Amino acid sequence: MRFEEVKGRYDSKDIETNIENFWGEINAYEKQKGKKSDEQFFFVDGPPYTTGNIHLGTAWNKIIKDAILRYKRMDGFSVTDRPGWDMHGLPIEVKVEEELKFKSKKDIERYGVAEFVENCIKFALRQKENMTEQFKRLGVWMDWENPYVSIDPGYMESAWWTLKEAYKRDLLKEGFGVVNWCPRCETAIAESEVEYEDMKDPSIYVLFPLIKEKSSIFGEDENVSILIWTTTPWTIPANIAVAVNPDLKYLEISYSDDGVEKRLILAENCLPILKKGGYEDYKILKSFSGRELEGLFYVHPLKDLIPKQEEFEHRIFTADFVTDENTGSVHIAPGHGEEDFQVGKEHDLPIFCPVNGGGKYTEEAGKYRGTYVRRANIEIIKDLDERGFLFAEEEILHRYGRCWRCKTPIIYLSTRQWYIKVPSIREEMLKEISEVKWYPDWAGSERFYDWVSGARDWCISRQRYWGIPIPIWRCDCGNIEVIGSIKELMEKSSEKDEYMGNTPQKSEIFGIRKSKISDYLEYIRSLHRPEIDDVVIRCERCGGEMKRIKDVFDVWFDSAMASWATLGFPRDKKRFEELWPADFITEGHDQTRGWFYSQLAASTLAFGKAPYKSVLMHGFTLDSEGNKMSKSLGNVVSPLEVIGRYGADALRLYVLSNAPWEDLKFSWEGMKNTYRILNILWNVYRFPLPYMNLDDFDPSIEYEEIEDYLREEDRWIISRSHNLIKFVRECMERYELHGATRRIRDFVLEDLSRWYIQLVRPRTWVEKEDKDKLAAYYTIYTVLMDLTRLMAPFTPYLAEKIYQNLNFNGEESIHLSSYPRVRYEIIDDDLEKYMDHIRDIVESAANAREKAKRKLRWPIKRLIISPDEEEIVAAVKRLESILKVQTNTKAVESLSVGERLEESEDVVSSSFNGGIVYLDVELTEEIMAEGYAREIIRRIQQMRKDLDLNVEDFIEVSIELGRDLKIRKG
RNA sequence: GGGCCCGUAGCUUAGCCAGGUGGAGCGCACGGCUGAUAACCGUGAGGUCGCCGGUUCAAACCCGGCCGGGCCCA
Repeated sequence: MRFEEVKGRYDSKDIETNIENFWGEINAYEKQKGKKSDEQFFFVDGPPYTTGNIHLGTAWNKIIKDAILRYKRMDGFSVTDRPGWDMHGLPIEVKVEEELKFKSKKDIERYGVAEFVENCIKFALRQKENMTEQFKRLGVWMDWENPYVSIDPGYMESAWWTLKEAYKRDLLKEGFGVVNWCPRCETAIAESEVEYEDMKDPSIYVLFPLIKEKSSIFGEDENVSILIWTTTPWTIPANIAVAVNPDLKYLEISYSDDGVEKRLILAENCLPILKKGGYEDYKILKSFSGRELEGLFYVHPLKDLIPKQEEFEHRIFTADFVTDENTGSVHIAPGHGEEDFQVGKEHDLPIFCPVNGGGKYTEEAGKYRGTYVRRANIEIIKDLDERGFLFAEEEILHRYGRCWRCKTPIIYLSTRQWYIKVPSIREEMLKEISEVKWYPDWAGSERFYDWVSGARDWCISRQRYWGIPIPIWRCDCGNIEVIGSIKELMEKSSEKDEYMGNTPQKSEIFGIRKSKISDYLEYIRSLHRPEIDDVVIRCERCGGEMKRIKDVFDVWFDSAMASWATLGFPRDKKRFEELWPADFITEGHDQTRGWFYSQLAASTLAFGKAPYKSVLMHGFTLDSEGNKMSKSLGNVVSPLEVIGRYGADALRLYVLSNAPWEDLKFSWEGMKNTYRILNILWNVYRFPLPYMNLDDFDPSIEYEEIEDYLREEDRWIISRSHNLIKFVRECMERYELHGATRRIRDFVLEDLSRWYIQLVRPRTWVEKEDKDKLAAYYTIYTVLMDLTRLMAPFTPYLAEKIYQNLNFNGEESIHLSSYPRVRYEIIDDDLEKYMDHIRDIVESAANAREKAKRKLRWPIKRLIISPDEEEIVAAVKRLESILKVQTNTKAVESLSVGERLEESEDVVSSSFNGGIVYLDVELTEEIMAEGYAREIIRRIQQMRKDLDLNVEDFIEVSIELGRDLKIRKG
C-alpha cells in the first residue's frame, strides 16, 4: 500500500503530537537551518518580557512571525530567526521582591544587592524556559536553543557602545527633569510602566491672594485673589507660579463671603464654578486678557507653614497649554509636573521639590516634613481653609497613574536623571520613517510619524538594581567617562587585575565558547550590579577616583539595541555589515511608542539610519465583546486552553485569518468554525486514499503524460489552484496574511469540497483500469500537494501530516520543500469563468426544484437555459456534461440570448446571475422508474446504516410494491 | 482633551484605497445526500452598511461632525 489510509476524523492532538515527534526524530528544524541560500532575510524578533506566561496576544505575535518566516524559508531565503528575550527591569524586581516579601528598597539593601540580583537572574531564566516551551507548542520554529538575551554581557556591551556613541555625538546629558516616580520602588519609571485607572481624589479650588502693591491694574483698596484648581493638594507646598492662557478672557468678580466682600479672578467660561463655592450672588467688575495678568505677584497661601516659601517670589505667567476648564488658571509646581517644569525652565524659576524618593516631604516642606504626600492632602486642605484660601472642595473620580507592578499611585518628581537628547535627532528620525516600508502605510506615515514628531528627551536612567548598569564613571572633580566596551573598562580600570582578571566572562566576550564556562550565573553577574559598582577608574583630570553612577538603564534601552546586539555588534562587525538593517520586524501597535520608537532613536543616534527596512504593525487581542482581556475582567483566554481544545493549527489559522493590523476579537465560535474547515480538508484528503491504493496509483506521473485525459473539471481545479498560488504569493509579499488564509479556506470549502470532490466521486468508483480515473487521481494528488505546501506556513502540523503520506520523492519534511510556484500556462481564466456560471445555474436549478417540490433523486426531463449573454451559452456548451449530472437532468437546452419561456404546470423557473433556468419537470414513465429505483436504494442504504453493516456485507432484498407500481425492466 | 485605527445580518466578517446590483461562514428554519457518514450538501428568513449632514445623476465606499470600542499620548 503506497498511502496510509486514514480512519476517523481530524484529530489535532494526535496529529500534532505525532508531527512534533517526527520533527524531533529527523531534526527537521536543524536541517532547515542547514540549508544555505544567498538570499538573506534578516528578521529581528521583538523580545517579549520574561514574566509569567504567554497570552493570546504574544501567541498571535509569534504565529504571525512564524508564518512569515516559514514562507520566506520555503521561498528560498536564508532566514535569521533568532528569538529574543527582554529580561531586565522593574517588573522582575517587583516579582522577586514579592517572593521575598520585601516592602521597599531598604529591604533589598539589607538583603544584599548581589543576592537580590542573583534571584532576578534565576527568575528571568526560569520564565524564559517556561515561555519557550509554550511558544514551541504553537508550532513556532525559531532558534530556541540560541536566543538573544538582554542579560548577556555580550548583549549589554552593545548598549554600552551605543551610549558612548550618544555621548560622542553630544546626545547624552544629565539634567533635572520631571519624571514618573514610584514612591515605593523609589525610582523613575517609564510612561509604559504607568497603568492608569480611575481613582478618587480631592478636587479643590484655592485662592491665591495678589499683592496689590505690585499689581497696578487694580485699585489700592482692592483685595483680589486668583483662583486655581487642583486635584493634588500635596503639590501646593511646592507652588511657585500660576499660569494663565494669554488669549483667554478673564474676569474680576466681586462676591460676598459671609457678608465680607471679596474679589477673585477667573476665566470667563468658568463662571459656573462660582456656584460650587456657594456664591450665587456676584458681580462682574472688569475683564482682562490673560496677557494683561502676566507678571502680577501673589502670596503663597501656606507660607507661614513652609518657611522656605518665603524665599520665593510668586508670579503669574502665560502658557498656551492652559485651557478655560475649571478656573482657567493653573497652579504651577515646577518640581511636580512636566508642564510646570517647562514653565519653570522658561522663566528661570526655582525647581522646588520638597519631596524625597520615598514620597515623603523633606525638611524644606516645613510643617509637613516626614508626611507621605498623598496622606498630607487632608491636612493641607484644612490649613488652606483655616486661612480662608479654600474657595471650594469636592471629590473627583479621574484616571490616575499607578506603578503597573506594585500598584502604588505614582507622583511626579523633578530629579537629576540621564537623558538622550532625542529632539536633536528628531528630523533625522522623521526622514528615516519615510525610508521604511510600513504595513499598513498609515502605521508609519500617520501614527508613528505623529509620535516621533512629539519626541522628547528620553530619560534612560533608573535608580534600581536589575538592569544594564549605565557605564558612566564620575569623579568628584566633575569629570566623567562614558565606557563603550568591557575592554575599554579593563584598560581604564585601576583594579583591572582583580576585576575580570581570569573570570569566564572575559573569555566569552573575547571569543571562547560559553560551554566552557563553569558557572553561567557568575558569567552573567560579572557585568551587573553590584559587582560592577566596585570598579573604579583613575581620573585623568585630577588623578582622583572615578566611581560608576549607581543607575541602571531603562529597559527600553535594552531592547532598542536588538538589531545590532543580536549580531554581536560591535565586537563582530562582519555579520553586521552583511545583514543590518533588519529586513523585517512585526509587533503590536502599542510598540509605536515602544520598540519601533526606541530602536529608531537608538539606531539614528548610532548610525543615522533606521534599523529596519519594513515593519508590519499588528493589532491587539480583545475578547468577543471587543474589550481588552484583563485578569480583573476575567475574560482572559489562554492560548494553551485553545490549543487543548482545537489544536495549534486551528488556532494559527484562526488568528491568521484576521487582518494583522486590526484588533482580533477572539471568539470560541470562530475557533470551532476554523476547526471545522480543517476537518473538511482532512476529509477531502482522506477520501481518495483507499481508491488510489486499490488501483496502485503512481504519483510520479507528470502533467504532460496525463494531460489528454483530463476532464474539464480537472483542468478547472488545477487552474483554480494555480490562481490560488498566485493570489497567496501576492498576499504574502504584502504581509496580508489574512488575504492568503481566507482565500485558502474558500478554496478548500468551495472549490474542493463542495464542487470538485462532488464531481469527481463517481469516477473513483470505476472498477477497472481507466485513464479517466487516473486523471482524477492525478488531479486530486497534484492539487493536494500544492495546497498542502501552500498551507505549510499557516498550519505546519496538518500540512506536514498530509505531506508525509502523499510525498514520494520530495524533501524529508514539507518545511524543507519549496513554496509552490505559479504555472501561468495552465491557468484558464475562461474555464474558471464558465464554471462559475455552471455553478450558478446548478444552484438556481436546485432552487427551481424546491419550487416544484422535486427532489434531486428524481431526474428532470429537460433543463432549459435562457441566457443573458453569449458567455453563458459558451459555458453551457463547454460544460454541459457537468451540468447534466449535477442537476440530474436528461437533457440540457439553451435558448438564444434574451429568449424566454412561459411557465406552466410542468415548467418552473428560477433566475440566476446571467439568465433564467427553466426546469421541465414532466414525469415520464422512465423518470418515475428511475426515481422510485433511487428511492428504494436510498431506503436500503438507510437500513444498512441503521444495522451498522459494512460495505462488503451482502444482503438479501425483497420489495413489495404498492398497487400503482409495476415492475419495469431495463 | 489630542493622534491613529475600528464600527456592515443575532455572532464573526468580505466589500471601502480606484462611488453605480451589499457577499460569505456560524447560528436559526426547512430540505437533500447516504461509497467523506458522530461527516457532507442545498434552500430560506434575517441588513436604517454606528448616527447626522455634505459632495455627486448616483455613497457602505469620498468629505465634515457626532456616538461607541481599541491603542498611544495629555
